[in-house]
Amino acid sequence: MVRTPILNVATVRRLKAFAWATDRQIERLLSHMRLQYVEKRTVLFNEGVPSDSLYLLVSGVAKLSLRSPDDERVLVSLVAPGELFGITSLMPGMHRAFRSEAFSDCWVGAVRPEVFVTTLLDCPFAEFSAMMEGTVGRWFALLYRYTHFQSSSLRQKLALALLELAQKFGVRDARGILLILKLTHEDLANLVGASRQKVTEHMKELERQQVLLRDRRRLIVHPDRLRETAGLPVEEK
Amino acid sequence: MVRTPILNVATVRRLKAFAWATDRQIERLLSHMRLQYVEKRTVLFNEGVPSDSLYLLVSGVAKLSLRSPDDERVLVSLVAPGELFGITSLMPGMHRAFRSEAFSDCWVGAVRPEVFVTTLLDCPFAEFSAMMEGTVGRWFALLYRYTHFQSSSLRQKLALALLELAQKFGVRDARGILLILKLTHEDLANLVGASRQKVTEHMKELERQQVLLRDRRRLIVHPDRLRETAGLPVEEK
DNA sequence: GCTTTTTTGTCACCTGGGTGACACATAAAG
DNA sequence: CTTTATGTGTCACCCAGGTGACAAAAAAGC
Repeated sequence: MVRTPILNVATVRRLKAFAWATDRQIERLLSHMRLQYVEKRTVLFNEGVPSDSLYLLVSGVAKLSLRSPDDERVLVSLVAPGELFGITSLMPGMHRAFRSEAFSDCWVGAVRPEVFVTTLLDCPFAEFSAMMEGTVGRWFALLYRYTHFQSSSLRQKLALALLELAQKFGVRDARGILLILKLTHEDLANLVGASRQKVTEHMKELERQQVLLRDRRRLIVHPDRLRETAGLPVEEK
Repeated sequence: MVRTPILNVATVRRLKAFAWATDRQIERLLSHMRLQYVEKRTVLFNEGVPSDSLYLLVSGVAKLSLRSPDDERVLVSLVAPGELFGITSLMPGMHRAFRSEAFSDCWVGAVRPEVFVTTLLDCPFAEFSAMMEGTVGRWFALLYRYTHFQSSSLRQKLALALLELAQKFGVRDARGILLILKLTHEDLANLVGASRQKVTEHMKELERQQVLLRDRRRLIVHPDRLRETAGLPVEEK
């Protein structure tokens, strides 16, 4: 077995975590933190599961990853000592966006997000949480899209982008979801990082496959089929 | 000229903005909000400038974009009515990550972030702000990297990823910045979404160009040269 | 309505990066 | 000190997607 590290105010300061907090706050926080040893390659949480803990990496390196459509693992980020991770737990009812596993042997501290917020901020968790969702929640959706872009084909990227647009700008329609936006192929190309020409080709193709249709310059999309061509599990978020 | 929209509690509710707030809070917030008309294509703020306002899109469509190394515009996101944007203003001293401009004619409400936070959360702005930075700040760095990946070559992506790693895991060394991590080329490949073989090739190439060097299985990088090969303005964040 | 400008559709051609394969080097494990 | 496993370096070959060019179709101006 490995020697358990001592986790006190001095250690936390050295890690440069919670730099803004007072000693009293940190002490109180630490008294609620469960310290655990995580062996290399062990999964701490998986993408998609409910998130009920916030983690502080005390030592070692942690890894955030996600499974891409074609079943490859995308390494999203490596977490350094002193960093907080598992931040989805700060937003109400949000599920884990990434899998987290130990990249090397790690010591990790876990706290309930309510304790974290009320200890460091003295404001009700529910309010803080709603605020987070209303402000940075959208950023999260963006990060989600971009991480999934990694290792997707142009067709999948297009589907992913159109899904996001449908959520934001879509209204229900007899034939599917109508996007109340006049987007040129060039706009779409800039959105997915591709050339206009290839976007045109793929859009034609998607029309042919009935994934979407066009009424003059308005798009009507079929979310389920889009999700399918994006390679997403049918039914999500 | 265009008719100024009425912005009251009912309108805000219809926009589904601040769903968690009380009527009183929204009223108070609105009394501090400057409503402005922004004509299509007008730039509201540019990337890199200090961020001192938070915006609510009341009507129209706004656009977030960034300039890539090779001077193309990457369309990061389209903002729908009811969404908040310009969220960097919630983190202390943070500069705008993206340019924002009107995608169509828009009505936009602007508030000072301090007013926003103290009105809706009743907690000092400085504390909230520090908390945001400590929690979602890292996510932001990720989003930054991924948006810049769009429209970068593999070599640029590698440089970008190594820069991020250097910030997190680097210690100063006589020859540059030493990464205290044993990373395989496969890890790097997963990080930038490329094949192991090509990563090997580019790493060799970067070594040859003295952008980095290897001491056994440890990397020593030269941040300025990395920044250069990443196509970033030399000196940033 | 007609004219001008902006989009769309489709080519043919080029290139960066993916794939598989295999030798070589370096670390772990015994 | 060997053996075995895990990384690294380098091929030759292929393909998705980029580029340029241009005609047809839609919009926007007038």
